[in-house]
Amino acid sequence: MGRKIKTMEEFASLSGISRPTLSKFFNDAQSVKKSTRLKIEQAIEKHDYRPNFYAMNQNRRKTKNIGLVVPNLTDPFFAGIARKLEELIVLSGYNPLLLSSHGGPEQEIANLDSLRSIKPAGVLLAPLGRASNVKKLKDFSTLVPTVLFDANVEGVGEAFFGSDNHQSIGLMVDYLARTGQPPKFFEMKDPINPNAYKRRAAYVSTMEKLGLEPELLQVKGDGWNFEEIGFASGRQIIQDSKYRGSTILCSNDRLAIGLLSAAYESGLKVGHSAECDLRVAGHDDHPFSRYTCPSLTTIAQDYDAIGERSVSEMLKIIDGANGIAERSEELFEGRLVMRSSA
Amino acid sequence: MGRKIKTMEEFASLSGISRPTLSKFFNDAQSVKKSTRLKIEQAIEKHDYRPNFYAMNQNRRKTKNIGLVVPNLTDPFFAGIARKLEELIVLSGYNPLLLSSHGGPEQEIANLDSLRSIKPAGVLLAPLGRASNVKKLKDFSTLVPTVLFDANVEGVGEAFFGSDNHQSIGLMVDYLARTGQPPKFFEMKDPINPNAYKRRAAYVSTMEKLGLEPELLQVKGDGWNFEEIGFASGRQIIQDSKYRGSTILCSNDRLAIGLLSAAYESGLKVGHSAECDLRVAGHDDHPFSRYTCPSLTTIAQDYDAIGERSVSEMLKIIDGANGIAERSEELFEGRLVMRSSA
DNA sequence: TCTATAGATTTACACGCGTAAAAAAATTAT
DNA sequence: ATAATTTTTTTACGCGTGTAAATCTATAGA
Repeated sequence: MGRKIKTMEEFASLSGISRPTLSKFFNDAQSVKKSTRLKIEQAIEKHDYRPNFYAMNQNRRKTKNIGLVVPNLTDPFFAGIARKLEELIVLSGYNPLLLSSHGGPEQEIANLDSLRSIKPAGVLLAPLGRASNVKKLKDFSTLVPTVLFDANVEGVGEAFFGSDNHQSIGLMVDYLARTGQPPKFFEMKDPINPNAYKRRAAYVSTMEKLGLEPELLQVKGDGWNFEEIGFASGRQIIQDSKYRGSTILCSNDRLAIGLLSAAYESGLKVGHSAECDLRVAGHDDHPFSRYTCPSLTTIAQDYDAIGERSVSEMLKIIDGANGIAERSEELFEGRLVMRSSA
Repeated sequence: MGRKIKTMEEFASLSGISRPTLSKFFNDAQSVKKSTRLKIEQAIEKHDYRPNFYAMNQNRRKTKNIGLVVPNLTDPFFAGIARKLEELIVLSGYNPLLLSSHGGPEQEIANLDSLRSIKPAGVLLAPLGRASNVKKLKDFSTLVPTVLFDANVEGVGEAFFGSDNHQSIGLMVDYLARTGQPPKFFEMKDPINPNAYKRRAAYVSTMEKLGLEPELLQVKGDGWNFEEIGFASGRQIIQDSKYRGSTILCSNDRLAIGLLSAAYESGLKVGHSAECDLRVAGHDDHPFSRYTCPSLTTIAQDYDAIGERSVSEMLKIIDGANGIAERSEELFEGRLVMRSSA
């Protein structure tokens, strides 16, 4: 049926709709009358026309692109969140652009930099945390609408949505204290993730509230290879017989996965039943925590809620004449997932 | 130092370089004389100028974008490959665009569709395999230079690079047969992944070559939730006492992870030492296979080599007057990783 | 039927850069 | 120094769309 349509002009004459109206339609299908919308949609179907992406975005006030930056796609936890967010963005008629910082602050800045040249309508950013170049993040967030999720950085972005670590860790500590030895807290001494600090604080305060003595097992280790850190340090801790019979709450599931592996290697039995040498719990409900040995008792973050709230806030900011709105912030509750390890 | 430069015209007058020369530089920095290149680079540094992404790509014969489509980013294995490929693409002066098909053929086509509107210089595609819409893949690959990796689809793309399943499975079967009971092969009955079929065939032929009786444990299960399939089916198999003492080679690590979890739950001891009830091996060297209980003996795919070859071939195709080159294809050998499980 | 009005069309210009051709300048070879 | 060659500059047009303003048209309510 003839050669392919290349320009909107052509498409206009073939469809009987004027070009400015088509332009309006492609920018927002709802902005034209229903009858013409249907006519256009039929014509698109018939001629398989799509506006040129580059010409289209060149002079638009706002593009339909939304940047999505996560700290590390190799971590299935973030891969899962990213997927959820991508889906929501597409459903809103926007075009997601996924970038991973691979654990490095330079990459994080490079990502924002390359996003800037794409003039996104907004950016959803899960910052690296402590390692982030805060000044550059802040600079960026003044130039393009930015919503933070997962990890907060004070003063950056128009909003932050994440988990209520105080609630979730409190819940876990409470559960562990009720069902056996109260937990010791296993974590990295200098975590990169700001959530880790909140979890530490939440652990300490909950223990004190329960009239128990908090005990921190702080191990060395840099970078994002949490399983290895959990494994190597866990091995040493486990050697020490004074930890026999105790309960260990890990700052996140990936540390717990390493620790469980070390426990298995040492022949220690982990679990909540009486004859076990150790109880281990984690936090995040990592996709693999169901298949660890034993399966890991943990906290599931409500990242459906976090994702939905992040995207809806982003949209509000984008088309809102938001003016001088407050920086909104909301924390969502975690859910206790009882499995075999504790 | 004044307001920001918006156009290349401005930048031209401020830097003392003509606009067409600048345009040439931004398309390929090596195409201008060294002295002017340095002058331009200094001016960029000084004025922090970047050409408008959209205007730049609108009339270029070829953009500097390379699409990167993987079947499932939630699988850390693919996340790892994607990361490697992204790195190589950036190093080559190109701009990677990562998309995940989330296990679905519609999404795979949608990804290619949205890539087409970006007019990429080329696309690196790891197809879903059996589920893929082959006709549409083929149509796409005639329109834009396409290199397949990980999984092959006959007749699609200019090249394919992947693992030599015959070699790697042969290696593993040989190793297992030498060190204990020869393996049974644990797999899905109707795998989505074409590699799975090659591995099955490789298992059978290697066993026959060794004068041993192949035995396939084919389990039901759909989709990409391999751990769950391995766990659920593994549980049933393990109940059957006739498998006590046997060796099980899994078609991939994710199945093995599920199987190991099921074995642990049933109280079976997995490992290569004499007192164990079962030996289990996998394939792929999944990032987590080091931390399973016990750690998983597996095959490491050489995806550094696969990645490098894929990207270099892509570049060759892009700037090559390749003409009517043969569809190139190369398989890379896997490496045996001996851990505790077998 | 008339009128008010939302929505469509016409017209015209802008966007920022790619690219081609011819002329000029800089470099290298002779 | 001159000629040959490479590189840059000048000039000019094109790309496909966004968008503004004025004008026209369809629709609905009175």
